[in-house]
Parts: sequence; C-alpha cells; structure tokens
Amino acid sequence: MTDSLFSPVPDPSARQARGAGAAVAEGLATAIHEHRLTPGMKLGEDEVGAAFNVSRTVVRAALQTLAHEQLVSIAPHRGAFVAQPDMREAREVFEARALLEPRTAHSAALRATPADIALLEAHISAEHDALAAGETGRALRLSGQFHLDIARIADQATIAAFIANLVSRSSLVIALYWRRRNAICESNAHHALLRALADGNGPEAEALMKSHLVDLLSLLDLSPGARPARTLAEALGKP
Amino acid sequence: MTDSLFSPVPDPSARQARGAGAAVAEGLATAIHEHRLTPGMKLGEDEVGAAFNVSRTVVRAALQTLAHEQLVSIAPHRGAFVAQPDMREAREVFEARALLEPRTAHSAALRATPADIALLEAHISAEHDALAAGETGRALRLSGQFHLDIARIADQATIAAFIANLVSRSSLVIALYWRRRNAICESNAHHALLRALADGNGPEAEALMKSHLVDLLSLLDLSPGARPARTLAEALGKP
DNA sequence: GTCGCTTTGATTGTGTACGATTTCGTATTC
DNA sequence: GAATACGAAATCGTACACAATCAAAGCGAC
Repeated sequence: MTDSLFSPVPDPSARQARGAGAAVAEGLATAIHEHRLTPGMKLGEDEVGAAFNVSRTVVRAALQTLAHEQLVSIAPHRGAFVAQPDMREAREVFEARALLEPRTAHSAALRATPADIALLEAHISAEHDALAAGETGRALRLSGQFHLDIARIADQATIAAFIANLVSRSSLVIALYWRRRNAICESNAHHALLRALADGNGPEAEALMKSHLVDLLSLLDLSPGARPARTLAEALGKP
Repeated sequence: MTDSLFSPVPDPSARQARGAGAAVAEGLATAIHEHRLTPGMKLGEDEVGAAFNVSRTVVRAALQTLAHEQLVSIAPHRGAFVAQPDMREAREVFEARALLEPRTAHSAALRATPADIALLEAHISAEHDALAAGETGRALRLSGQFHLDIARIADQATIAAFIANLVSRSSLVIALYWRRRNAICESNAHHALLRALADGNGPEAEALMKSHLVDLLSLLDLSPGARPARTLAEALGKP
C-alpha cells in the first residue's frame, strides 16, 4: 500500500551524501510537499523501511532529520507522524516568511543573472504544466521551489535555509487550512515577480513578494472556531 | 580526559524528553556555547559515548541533532567535528540576526511583563557575576541566553527558533573571529536594552538591538586575509 | 449496558556486532 | 633523501536483537 506512494521517487540521484538516510528523508519530504502524505499520517519505522528497502536504523535517522525540519513530529514511544501545525504556528510561519522573503527578493533582483532567470522561467513553466495536467501536488511543490530558488539567487545561504524550512512547513499549513481546494491558479504573482527580477527592479520585487505572501495568508482559514484539523477524518477516511 | 569536560553538566534535569539523546545534545551544546569545545575539535562517537555513559546509537542521534543546528559538521566516514564557520557564514549569521532580532525586540518591548523583566535582570546579573569570576565561557553563554529570552518574550516561537540557531552559531563565530580576547564587557548594551524593554518602548528597543548587533559584528575580524581559523593551533595547544 | 482493570500485542528505544571506508605508519623504490 | 605504494589500525555506516513502553483488546464488576 505504501509502496505505491514511495516507489516512483522523483529524483533518485538527488543526494547520496551521508548514506541512504538522506535519500529516504528526501523521498519522504517530497511526498509531504506533494501532499501525498497528509498531516497526521503515521510513519511507522518498519513501514517506511519496507517502502524504501532500508533498515530501521536509516529510517530513524531520516525521521529525525524531518523532525528537525518540523515536517514530522515524533511522539515518544508512539512513533512519527506527519506534523500538524496548529493555527498559531501556521500564522507564525507566514509571518516569518513575510519578514524574510521580501528583502530576499530584493537582493535576488539585484543579483539575478540571465541563467537564473531562465531557471525560474523553467520552474514556472513546469508548474503550469503540472497544474494543467491535474497534478496539483507537483504544482504545489514546484511553487515552493520557485520561492526557494529566489532565496538561493539572493546568495544568502543562512537565510535561504530558513526560507527552505518555512516553505516546507507552508506545504503542511496549506494542506490543513486551505480554503478553496481547487483554485491554486495564482501563478500570476510568480509571473510578475519573475518580471521584476529579470528587470533587476529590487523595490518592486520586494513589494510584489510581500503582497504575494499576504495574499497567500489571506487564503488560509485561520478563524478561531475553525475545525481542529482533519485528524480523524483523514486517518479514518483513508484506509 | 574528555570526562573532565562533560561531567559537570550545568543542567542535568534539562530535558530527558526523547530519551537520553537530547541530554547528550544539550550537554555538548552548552559545552560548545561555553567555548569548552572549540571549533575543529573532533567528537568521536566512542569518545563522546564514554563521556556520557551512553552507547554510540544515542551519541549518533545527538550529533545529528547538532549537525542540523550547524554546531557540528559531519564528514562522511571521517567523524563529527565542532563546526568551523567560514568568514562568509560568519557574516551571514550576523546579518540574519540584524534582520530578525531588532523587530523581535520591538515586539518583546510591547509584550514584556514584570516577570519577564525580572528574569532578564537575573540573567544580566548572572552574566555579570560570571564575568567577574573570570568564567568567560559561562558569561558568553548567558549573554546568548539573554538574546534568546527576548525572542521568547516576543511570543513568536518560529522566529525564536531561528534566533536560537543563530545565537548558537554566533558562539562559534566569536570563538573563531573575535578580535580582542579579554574585553567582552559590553554588557552596557544589554542594560540599555533591558531599560527600553521595561519601559515598553518598542522603537528604542529595536534601535538599540540593531546597534548592538552592528557593534558585535564590528568587533569581529573578518578581513579577507585573516587567519584560516586556528584549527591546528587549538587542537595542538590544548592537551 | 457501561465503566474500569488486566492482559496482550505491537512499536519504539537502546545496545551490540559486522562490514565498508578512510587514514596513518612503514617499507620500498627512484 | 624524497616520494610513492602498501598494509594495518581505527572509525564510521548499517543491520540486527533485546528490552522498555504504550495502545488497544478482553474480561469482569457494578
């Protein structure tokens, strides 16, 4: 059952650094980013190990890695689960992004080379294609990659790492608190951002990024009386 | 030999959550923060395990935790070493702090309760005492704790976690690139900050924090032709 | 029929053993 | 005499096995 989830690993040659543990972590992370693993799902060590054909030792390392990125939460003697950020954490994640990413976009606009622009264009195009093909999971992951690449262009590895963490967690937040399921077609913002970056227009890139993130936050349902997440609905509705 | 380094763990009841691994990580982290473990030192798994009376399994988990916080760097098949951030990373760490902490101080000033102020006062006092007693390591760690507590008062757990990471790494940067060894007596800045926080003066707290961080950065020796760190000098001069 | 306790099952936490890889010391050769 | 190649020791990476712990099922009492 879980084999079908993990076997088509998108990038098998991603990193083999530090053994196979990183590969497992990468596979699980992309599965989470693509919403094939939804918040609250249990990640049993034997189960994951069987899916990746590795032993529990390496699975444990991978889960710990993901726990440090706060993509999974480990309950002592209970196991690892895909994290379920509460509304407070959800708000904080986007607030932190609103604090970090605009200035990063500004820097990126001043440093972007034609090669960078081409890479971003390819990303947007791939995202569009995935969306057209109905693969909303892939589209969502590529959308995150877009933000991540901007941070990388800004050439601030430390802040880029923070943004990578926040983007990952945003995927969980979206899975839990997204309002309208089907409409993720706000790639206009990405197009506008790309234009500002290509023009080297720092202030505009900064403003566009800020408004983009505000828009994203406004599309979340963080009303105080909202559902306490679909913990049981998901856990019981799936198998 | 290493037993003498680790046995007097400052806070044995810190967290026993998630087994003993967290305790080992905490012990190593405080040792690094207090500059008792200096950048470049090797952290052999058996060695650390013997020091804490735990097996390699838990040591490995602890080292991986610290590696994710970038306090130690793990070289495949070589072992774990206390991280040696290069000058670029050193600059980035303080740039990131300058981006995050001022606004956090602003928020903290608006939310600080009398109990919070008392806690900060106690921290400053303890730092002063440690400095007077010649325990520069302890003083340095407490100085970091001061910044961390401000972030906690601001009630932004996500950003506070980032700041905690940056403060930790700052300790490594200071160990490597500090200019004048003996003069760390700039606790005046902390006093002024405390005053602004107690008065609930957000803008002043923000400005003070910013200038404080700029001062700290200016006290580092990040000239391009500086020494390539004291890797061997420290490793050979200590024992 | 429902609540509480006990037992059983499964899963995680930890320790240990074996294999792979690197490194350091030594001997050999140019 | 210096550089290189080889061998041995040490260390890390992974797998497996046992013990501790928790959750749920089974049973009994109210």
